[in-house]
Amino acid sequence: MNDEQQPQFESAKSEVQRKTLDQREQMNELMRLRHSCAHILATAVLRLWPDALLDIGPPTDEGFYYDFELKHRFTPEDFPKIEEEMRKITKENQVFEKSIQTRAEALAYFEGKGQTFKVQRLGDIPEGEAISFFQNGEFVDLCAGPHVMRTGNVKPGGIKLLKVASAYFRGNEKNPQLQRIYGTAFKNKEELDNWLKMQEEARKRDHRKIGTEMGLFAMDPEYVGPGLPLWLPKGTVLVEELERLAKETEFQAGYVRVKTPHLAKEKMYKTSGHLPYYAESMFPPMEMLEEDERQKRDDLMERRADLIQLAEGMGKAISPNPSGYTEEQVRRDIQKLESEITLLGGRYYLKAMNCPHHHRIFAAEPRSYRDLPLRLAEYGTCYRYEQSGELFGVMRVRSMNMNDAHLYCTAEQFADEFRAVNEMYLKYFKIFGLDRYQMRFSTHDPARLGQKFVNEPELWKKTEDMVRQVLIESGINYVEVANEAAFYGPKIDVQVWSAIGREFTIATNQVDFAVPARFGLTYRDRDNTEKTPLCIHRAPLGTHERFIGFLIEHYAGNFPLWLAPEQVRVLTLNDEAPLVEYAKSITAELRSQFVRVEGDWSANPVKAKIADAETSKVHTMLVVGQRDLEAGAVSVRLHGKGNVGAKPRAEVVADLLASIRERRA
RNA sequence: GCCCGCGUAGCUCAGUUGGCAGAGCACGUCCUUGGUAAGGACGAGGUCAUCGGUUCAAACCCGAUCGCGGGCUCCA
Repeated sequence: MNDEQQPQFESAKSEVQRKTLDQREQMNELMRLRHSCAHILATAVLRLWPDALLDIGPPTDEGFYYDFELKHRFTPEDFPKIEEEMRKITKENQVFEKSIQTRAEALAYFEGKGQTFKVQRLGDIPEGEAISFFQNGEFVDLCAGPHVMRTGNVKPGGIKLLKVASAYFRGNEKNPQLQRIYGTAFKNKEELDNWLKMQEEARKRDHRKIGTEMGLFAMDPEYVGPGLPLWLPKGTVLVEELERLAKETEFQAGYVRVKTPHLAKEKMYKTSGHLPYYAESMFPPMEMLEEDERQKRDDLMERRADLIQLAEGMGKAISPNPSGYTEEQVRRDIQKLESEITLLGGRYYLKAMNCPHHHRIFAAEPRSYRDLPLRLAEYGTCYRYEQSGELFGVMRVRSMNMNDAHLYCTAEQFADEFRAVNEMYLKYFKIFGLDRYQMRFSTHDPARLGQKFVNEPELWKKTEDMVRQVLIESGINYVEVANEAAFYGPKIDVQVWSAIGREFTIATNQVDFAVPARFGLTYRDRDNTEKTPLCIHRAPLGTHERFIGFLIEHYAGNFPLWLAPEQVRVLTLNDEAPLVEYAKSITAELRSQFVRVEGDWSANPVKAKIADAETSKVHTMLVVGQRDLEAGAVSVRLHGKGNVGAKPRAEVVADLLASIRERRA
């Protein structure tokens, strides 16, 4: 980001985030406190287990941690003992003293103590940078700070150790795993208690818990498989309501809908570039060849492997090849073999993304600039073989319905299209009452062109500039992070915060200037030349799975009327015939208007019927008795809000229909 | 995939030192006829994740596998 853009960026950002300097200062204060707590934790652990090896202990958004290696396996039973030692250290009111050491001094210190991880960390500090230490009491740590002045600034009641987990040294799965103790710290006990209460609320809202309680989805790892959710009837209502919202919104925005198969031949993913780089995250291929064809293919592949080896040898050879078989010829032969292999086909992959199928739809008919922008939308099911440890309820799954669309446009149309996509995001946020969000703009790293990112330096610059320009002009709250783009173009991930302040990455919006070319997609331009379109991938509602998981937590399962699986339940005071007739006529009327209504005219006591409807989180209960029957009225009770009194039947029906139609919050 | 923890009825969970498999909710049948969060009785429901081992005896101890959870790593 250059200097001219800086002020605009700042103002756009601060407008949405509304974070005052005072708040920033407070945050820094909290970070200092937590960082100091990490040191106090390490001090305490070393007192209790003097042979512990230390790695690092930074503050986090939620608290702090410190990584250790030692024989003793930490368990939560150790926490009271460690916490007590930590409190003792705060009472000792040790001063945090900073000192600068030479590299040699630092090295000698840690080597003398056998702190091998610290020695390695020391090696990470670039030459010429100051090597700073902080000491409190007997504990000395390699640390850039900052800290509070004294351990006494940490209030003993404001500290709590939370959990023990493991973490790889330097976050690399090839490195040894250390034991990480997580804790949190606040200015005082009251703030800590508030935070703990919040955590408790989050546990209550856990989408896995509510999903089971409300009968939204089920997991069947034994018969169906891990990460492959089954949507139960009530959950399917959510899926279909979201889909309807997307279809209506996209229709109004000029999208057209398409439908594509769940699998495709190997050639598809070779062309898209996903194979072999992402093969690991895809389900393994289905082999469709008969025995003799497979033999033929294996022979071809063997010949290809030989030629590749030969080509590599020729590439390295200094003197010319006496046989006259040039490297170029070898390369051509390899390509010939490859097309023979793909022609044989035989391998099918479940799709891990919809883009290639949509690209083939683009290619299915000749395109003119008059057809652009072409906006292809589909709620397509994708399959990704996520690592077992990554699965998480319906938030991270192996089969997912993506609210996907691909927008093919010219470079001139790009900015408008991109802006319209952003506006669609904002529209959705409003419907769901998401007032806190942030867009994360991921750009490429010029140093890794040709490896992680397609080697198109000019297109990268051009598209990134366009995206940045739109973000700034729209006044959208965003941050820019380098080196996290997709391999085919810059991307935007949308982070939203649920009603209880938890952060989720919910949507994605990506620019693709590489893959359309790989598929040879073109349109005929005004000047009668063939041009390659730009492509925008966008999924404002992400996947059904993750978005519904998020909504469950956001609403704590208390969905607005238009989304509620059971919108209305009619309850009778008794099971006498005239009353039941009246109740049935109300349900029939609502049902004919496509309201999801159920009736309960059993002889059970009305209190029990209400309790049952409340625990099922039915949005609106209509209680009818003799009084209502005579007056042509219904008594309305709202979930969680109680009785709101009797109203004329026609008025209540009209209200319900309007609330649903307008998707009121 | 890696480290640690956990798998008992549809759900939430008891189950003592290894000695007959339990409760509440939900479900079914019957009774109960009532005005805004729970009326009563009875009943059904289990290969204690799976496989193997130790033991006179295993839900309990040991091992493996599968699954789930907390993290790490990853997320086109």
